[in-house]
Amino acid sequence: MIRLPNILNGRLYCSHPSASSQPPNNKLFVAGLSWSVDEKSLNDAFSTFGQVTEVRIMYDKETGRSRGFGFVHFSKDEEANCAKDAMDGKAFLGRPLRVSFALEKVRGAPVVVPRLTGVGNGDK
DNA sequence: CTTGAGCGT
Repeated sequence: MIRLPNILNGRLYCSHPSASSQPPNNKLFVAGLSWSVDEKSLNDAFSTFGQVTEVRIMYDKETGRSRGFGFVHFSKDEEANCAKDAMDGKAFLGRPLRVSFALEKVRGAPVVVPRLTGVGNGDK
């Protein structure tokens, strides 16, 4: 029987004010996953510590298998810090889990291209 | 029946 901590009670049992080297983002980088782990498994595992808003696992576009790492978005940064401090270093599906804060890596983000309106010689 | 550090469209 799985006993879930009453996190919805507004009281996180893992609210440890541990000083983080990096600014706690609500985005967590989860690695060390097994090649058989799916998003729903991580969602169920990380939703135990907080409100998971997004779970993305990177899969290979050639073989279709999981790359072994993914990303978990939380509703609050404190929940992410809690889940990180709780699941980091722990074993998940037979493999040691490695959780850390995700970097601000965005490739598909639409960069605002400054349109040269009236700049320079708009004539001709 | 494959591998094992990492940072995403």
